[in-house]
Amino acid sequence: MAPKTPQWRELADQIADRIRANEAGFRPGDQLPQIRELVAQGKGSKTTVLAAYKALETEGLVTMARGHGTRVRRPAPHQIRRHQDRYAWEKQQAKRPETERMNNGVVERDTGLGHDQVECHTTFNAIPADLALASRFGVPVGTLMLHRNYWHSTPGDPTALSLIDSYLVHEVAARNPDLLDTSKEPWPGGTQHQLSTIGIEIAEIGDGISCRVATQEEARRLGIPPGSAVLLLDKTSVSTDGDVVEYSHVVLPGDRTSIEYSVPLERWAQ
Amino acid sequence: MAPKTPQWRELADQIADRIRANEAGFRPGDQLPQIRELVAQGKGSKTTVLAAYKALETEGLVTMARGHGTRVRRPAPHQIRRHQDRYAWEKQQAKRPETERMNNGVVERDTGLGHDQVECHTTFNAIPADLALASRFGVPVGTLMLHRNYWHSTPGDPTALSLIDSYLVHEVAARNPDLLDTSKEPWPGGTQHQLSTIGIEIAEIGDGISCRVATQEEARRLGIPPGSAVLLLDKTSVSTDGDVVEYSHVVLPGDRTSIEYSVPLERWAQ
DNA sequence: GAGTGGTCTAGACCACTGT
DNA sequence: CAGTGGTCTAGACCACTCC
Repeated sequence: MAPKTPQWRELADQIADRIRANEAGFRPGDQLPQIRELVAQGKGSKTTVLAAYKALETEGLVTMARGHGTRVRRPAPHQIRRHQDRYAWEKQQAKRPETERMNNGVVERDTGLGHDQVECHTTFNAIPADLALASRFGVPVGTLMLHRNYWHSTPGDPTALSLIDSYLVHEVAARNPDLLDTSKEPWPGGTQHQLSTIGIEIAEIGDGISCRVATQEEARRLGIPPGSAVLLLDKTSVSTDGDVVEYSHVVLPGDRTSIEYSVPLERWAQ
Repeated sequence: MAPKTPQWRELADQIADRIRANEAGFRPGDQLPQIRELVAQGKGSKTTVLAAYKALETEGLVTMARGHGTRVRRPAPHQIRRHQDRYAWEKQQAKRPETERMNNGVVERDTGLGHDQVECHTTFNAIPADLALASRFGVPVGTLMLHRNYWHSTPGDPTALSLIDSYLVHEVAARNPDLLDTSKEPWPGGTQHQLSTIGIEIAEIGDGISCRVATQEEARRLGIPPGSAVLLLDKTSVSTDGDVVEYSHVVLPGDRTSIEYSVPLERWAQ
């Protein structure tokens, strides 16, 4: 009846306990015994020891790098995103003068970094809407969409804070030619400001949240352990006319992100 | 000519493509070639082929079971949780007569199942509050808390829909002795009704959402692939007096859950 | 008991990091 | 080039499922 735990699991748990106990040699930044050493100590074959270390890596406790050893991971600073505040703030900012918007993007607000400490990398292209996209926007399949892929980072660090794919109906975006111009990025003031230049006001934003394990590519770009989890955010902006005018798909590092909402409830009748 | 992508990745991608293309022999429920067979075909050693299959399992494309083979997974029905509606509905239900509450729990509402098709398993115990719990509730560390662990399932299927740990201040819960009585579970009407019996009305619920890879235990109990992702929901209920009166930690299967919110925005001044 | 995945070993060789 | 993780092999043996 006792579920037999494999040797690699036992070794991983044993090391995990010592890390959690903050034992000497098992503190953040410390290098753990190398694989060959544990093999020599009879903890198992190379495959077994490696499996244990891999498990700890996926669980976010250690980092592994060729030539650099296996080290205890420094806990990543946790980022809390309060979307209700965030979206309302972004809407207010959109109507502020450019000088104010310049130094206060939503990314700067999230991270507490200055304007010059955030880099934005963007790629634009135009694609026809597939079924999923078309039904989201309520347009015919094949409608030309403006697809913008972007991510933010701090200078000198290739780690992305999030990976974003944003979609607009191309014809709508084209009302302001600057929206199609990559060289104009980063656009001070965010998407809500951009839309305001073509007379669109956002009345409501719908958030859908799910998760899955990161692809190797995502793990590399977000600087998270291979095989760890990412949060997926589907954000749909609806205009005051009731049209879906923007849709973003955001990939967030699971180990350092949480999203918060507050749900007020109506009082019971007295 | 060492390939940049490992052999096991290449094999996994190759099979994944054939599954996504819905090729014959790669449809949901179909048994994939067994490991020994692929080894014989020269796709690699057993370790290599197993690694490829394991990757596909983690990615949710296949299931593996000893003696049963590796099979293409049937896509799990996706469950969308709209918490703003859900919490408001639950609050309304709390004031309805018992006969109505009996057959309409929030779980039945989510799943569309009848009252008799949902089983609830509960464990109660009393524990002293640790620092995290105490600061959440604004009580001194060591305050006695009622801890209830429960999960729901359908009869004959040991798979849990979610894993829930709920906490109440013990002294508060004890005002209604039935709340401490395991034999009274399942309680028709949910937590908001339970709290209403001791004169507490919920004014606001705070949701915090994050994610990580499932533990082996969680994967087993939720019926999700080992190494896949789970959504974590931290739910905090605040009474009309402004006190935190209940806190739940919910583990949800990442491959079949998404959570949705709607954020209305104030209009710009005309 | 046949079928099939899971764990483990011992060792070769590859690929990246940092001195 | 030394250090250290990553991939791969060939094969033994274990554990679970289904007939």
